[in-house]
Amino acid sequence: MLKDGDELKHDLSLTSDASPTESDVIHPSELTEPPATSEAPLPKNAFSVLLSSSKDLSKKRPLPPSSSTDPPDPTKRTHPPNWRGCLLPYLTFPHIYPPTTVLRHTPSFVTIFDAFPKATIHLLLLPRDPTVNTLHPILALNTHPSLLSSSKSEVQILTPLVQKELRRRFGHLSKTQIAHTSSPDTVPERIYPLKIGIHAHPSLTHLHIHIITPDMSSPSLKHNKHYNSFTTPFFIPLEDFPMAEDDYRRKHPGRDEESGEVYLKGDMRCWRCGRNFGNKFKALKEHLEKEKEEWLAE
Amino acid sequence: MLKDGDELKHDLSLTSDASPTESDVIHPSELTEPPATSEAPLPKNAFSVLLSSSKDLSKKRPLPPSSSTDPPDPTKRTHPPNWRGCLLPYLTFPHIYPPTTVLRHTPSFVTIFDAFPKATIHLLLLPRDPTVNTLHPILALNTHPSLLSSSKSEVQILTPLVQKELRRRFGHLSKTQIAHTSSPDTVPERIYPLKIGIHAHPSLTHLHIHIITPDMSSPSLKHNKHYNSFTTPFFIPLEDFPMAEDDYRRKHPGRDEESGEVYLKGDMRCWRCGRNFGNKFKALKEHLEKEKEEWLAE
DNA sequence: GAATCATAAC
DNA sequence: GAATCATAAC
Ligand SMILES: Nc1ncnc2c1ncn2[C@@H]1O[C@H](COP(=O)(O)O)[C@@H](O)[C@H]1O
Ligand SMILES: Nc1ncnc2c1ncn2[C@@H]1O[C@H](COP(=O)(O)O)[C@@H](O)[C@H]1O
Ligand SMILES: [Zn+2]
Ligand SMILES: [Zn+2]
Repeated sequence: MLKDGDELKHDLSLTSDASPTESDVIHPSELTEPPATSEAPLPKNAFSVLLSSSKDLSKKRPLPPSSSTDPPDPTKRTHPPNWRGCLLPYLTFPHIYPPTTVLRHTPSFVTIFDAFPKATIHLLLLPRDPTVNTLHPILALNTHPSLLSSSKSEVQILTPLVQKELRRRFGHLSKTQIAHTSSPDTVPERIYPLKIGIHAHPSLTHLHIHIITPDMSSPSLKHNKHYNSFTTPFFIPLEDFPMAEDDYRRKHPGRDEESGEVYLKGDMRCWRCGRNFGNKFKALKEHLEKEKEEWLAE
Repeated sequence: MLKDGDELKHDLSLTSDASPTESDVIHPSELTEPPATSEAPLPKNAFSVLLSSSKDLSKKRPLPPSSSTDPPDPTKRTHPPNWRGCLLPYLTFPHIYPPTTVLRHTPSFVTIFDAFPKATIHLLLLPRDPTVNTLHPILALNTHPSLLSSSKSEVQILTPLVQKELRRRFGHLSKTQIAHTSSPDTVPERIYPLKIGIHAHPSLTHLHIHIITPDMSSPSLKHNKHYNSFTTPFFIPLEDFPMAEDDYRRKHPGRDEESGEVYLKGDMRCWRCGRNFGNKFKALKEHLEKEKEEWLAE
């Protein structure tokens, strides 16, 4: 798991091999969503669709500008049976989506807000190179060093944006961040841990790297497989690539195979205190809300 | 459907045949939950558990004071297989529950907050007379005039409490209520409609009369049968009692019989605009959020 | 009634 | 992947 604050961190201006397009950057003026204890009413900035699916909150995922040539909203059930390819429109036409859907795009990457976020912040980093982005992610990241290094570089641009957004929304609840505000010279800013990695057996075709807060507290988290896909070895941190030659995960056990299914169907354990909830999903959800609150207060 | 503002309305002090116990009345000082555009953080008053199930929001339904002789929390899965009798503890020991669970109790009635509210406000009025409160509600209300009249009287106590709570939480969003605030002498206060009645075939043994706002917007509303049970003739308004001798509903068609199941399994139509959503439950939910907002703004 | 689990069809 | 529907077991 790649935590923010690692040694890879460097300045935003040094990162991109091509200038981000106009809508790539989150302007401070866009960050108008007020800090919230619970959820705030209608947010307006690029980090606004963070919690819960648009469907759950009736904050409809903004549609691309309507025109007969536009691709369909990838969220709507309008273009199955090709649902496995539903990330393709973001890769092909990133510019037509509002910043509440596409956070940032460069010639090499598109970063979107997950349409069914499984935690408070949940982004998907999509590599655009069509020669590698439909390979199995374990294979792709193990055998294409340039993909791996450019992905890690892009992550180093994204994590500070996420940190900033978390501090803006929740910093006032954080003991550390409050101490920092009082004594900026002696107390460093809070650094929130992030989980960054892939699923051992993704359902969607196009390579996507999850960037997600660890709280697992979101209305779109609806069953045990959702939870376990981020909290067991089914989740493979980006920092684990390239894998050792004998890493057992190179077999990329998937949900169709015994070893992958075992993770998804196993007992659920709290990410924070380790408590085993067995298959009691509702009880876990309730517990996760409390854990989130305590975690934010750290 | 019994709407507030009907001719039965009269003063609270005239209603009860026995003085409510100490915790029966909502004291204005308890109404500390701030008016909310979305949901407010941790409310404290008797009208606090209104929206969504405790499980959904991690606002745990308060347990009765723990002691070996206390009844179990009716919400917990601790005392099946007798789940059909889960309302009994409220009837037997109303005083042990906090006012966030039991809103009010008299010798004749206990009024609770529905543990899985299907709308913004959802109360259950429970008649306590054991000689009638386990009869089928259609039979009981048709054949026991004193049960019917006392229930209607208790409703006349409860509806002003609900009106007050709705105005407190949402009045600032209401065109009518805002106009009233500006011109109290010429514009009357907003009266929110309430649905008051029973299910044609209840699942729980003890007679309960639903008092519910019409919005059907709540996390605990989870499938089409939930929705249709309040928006089709499966829902029988209290004001329809006593029924005409030839009222077809005297047959009390239930979910086990064709006629009742037909209502629950039929297409879902928006309570406000009539739009038919077929079996598209998620689309309906999204729509209901918007309708609630517009409705509150009236 | 709620909740977990499985199954089509998209 | 999401969503609708059905089914035990409480
Ligand atoms: N149309 C969509 N737009 C954006 N994200 C999506 C869409 N459909 C599914 N997702 C997300 O994509 C991820 C796919 O999961 P996985 O293939 O297991 O890595 C999940 O987190 C989904 O919530
Ligand atoms: N333990 C409980 N405490 C309070 N309300 C409950 C409990 N269990 C179920 N309910 C509610 O009781 C109602 C029973 O529905 P019905 O029998 O169809 O009228 C539903 O609205 C449930 O949400
Ligand atoms: Zn925990
Ligand atoms: Zn409507």
